[in-house]
Amino acid sequence: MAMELRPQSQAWSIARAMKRAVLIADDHPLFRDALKLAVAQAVPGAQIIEADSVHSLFAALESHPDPELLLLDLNMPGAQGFNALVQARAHFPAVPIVVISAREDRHIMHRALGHGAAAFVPKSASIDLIVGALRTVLSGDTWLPPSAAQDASLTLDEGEAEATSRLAALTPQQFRVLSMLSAGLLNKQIAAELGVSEATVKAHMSAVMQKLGVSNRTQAVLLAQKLALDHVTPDPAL
Amino acid sequence: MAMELRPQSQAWSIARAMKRAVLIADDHPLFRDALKLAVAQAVPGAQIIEADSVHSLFAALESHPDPELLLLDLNMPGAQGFNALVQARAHFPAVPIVVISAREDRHIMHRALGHGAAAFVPKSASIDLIVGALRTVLSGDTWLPPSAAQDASLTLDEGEAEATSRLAALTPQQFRVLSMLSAGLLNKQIAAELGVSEATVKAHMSAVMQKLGVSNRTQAVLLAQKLALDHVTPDPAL
DNA sequence: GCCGCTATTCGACCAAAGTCGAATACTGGC
DNA sequence: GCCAGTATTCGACTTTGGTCGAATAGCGGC
Repeated sequence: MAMELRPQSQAWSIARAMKRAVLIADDHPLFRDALKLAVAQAVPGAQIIEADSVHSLFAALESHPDPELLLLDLNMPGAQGFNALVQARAHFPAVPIVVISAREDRHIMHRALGHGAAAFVPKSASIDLIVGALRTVLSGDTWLPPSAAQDASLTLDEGEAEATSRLAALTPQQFRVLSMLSAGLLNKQIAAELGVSEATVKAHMSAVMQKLGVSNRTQAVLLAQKLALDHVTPDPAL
Repeated sequence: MAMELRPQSQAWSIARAMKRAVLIADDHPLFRDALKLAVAQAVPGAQIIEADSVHSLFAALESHPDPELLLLDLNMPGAQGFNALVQARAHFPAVPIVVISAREDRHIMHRALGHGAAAFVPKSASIDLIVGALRTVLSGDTWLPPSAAQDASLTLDEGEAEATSRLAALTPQQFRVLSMLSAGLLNKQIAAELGVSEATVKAHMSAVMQKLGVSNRTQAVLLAQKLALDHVTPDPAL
């Protein structure tokens, strides 16, 4: 594939033929701006692509399938819990993902790493801290805030790990269908939203249920809920 | 408004004349025994009634509708989250409920009190501590372990409070139907379990959905999940 | 007792969900 | 180029879900 390089996109790094992209997915414009500053420092000259919803995030990933980094807010329109993270990891395993969230509990951070995030950055973090995190991730390591020591208890509980691996098997369209189902929509409404026939939605629904190992939509939402930010954990046995 | 005062002290003293009951609901027989010791100390001569599931708990409440105290484990067969607590409070508002759980996070404790519990006792507590908690509750106060100061932030988040008041309006049978729905069962299976026709289950389901303000079973499940032990909270706005 | 209220039950009817088989299109591997 | 596998789409048919109207039973108030 021959490349015609636009002179304008000529980077100072000759070794890197194309300018690499960094995706920032956050529904808060102001916060995206702040993140852009951090990215500019950590990855000089990066092409920054923005998304403000799960939908636009995956659209961006389609057109730029191999970004250098993805900064992902856990709480965007269309996202429930670790849903988008799991899906992104499943379809773009090569992309390191830095999870951004206003939540700061250690449990959430460890679950994020358990779901394949390369780092977890609280929204309260300083620019310098974020830059440090991005650089650490770009060098191939994982990163957590100093407050949350990167201890051993990184294992997800059994039900959540199970749910994750099953959800990772969904195709993009199936994933969208499940997301809308988890919002309580009817097949008819999902069909209208996606611009396809109701029969198609039903076919996707059948595929989703089969991949999740359940037999009706109620059980499907129950399983999807296990990836919610706070999920149902059984009372630990005494 | 004009008062027809029902002299509560009188009712109380009359009731005191008979042996009062204390209900212990926990699916762990050994732990029930330990709780019995505590109850015997805090309420000498109390008649102790045991339940090992949500179903048997409400059966016991039917036959002893006015116990002096209810000790309720959050994690019994048939219970999901604060479900049983909310239902018990709604139908037997006069009964003070002491919630028992292996979970110890402050958040859970405050949510329990927010749902109308009189006290929250961690399973790790000593007998003496439990006895103290029971006595405090019997004197009309609420109680939390010393580790979780009884601070002001007792308010449930909006969605959960809404869900609670709606769930409190359900009749016992409707509550059972919703519980089984939340376990992913079909109407047909629920009907078999309850020993009624499928048409009856559908009628209950319609009533449940109307009371919850939703239009299909998927949304009903989603709403019921808000009372899960760990529930989905929106990322706090920055 | 009598009345109104609610909980529970059910059958018949219409709407939504789910299954099956199949067509089209795209992507890698040979 | 050709083939195999998969993603996406759809229509026809069966099963499940949900509404409506209605009957029965129990409970508390007057």
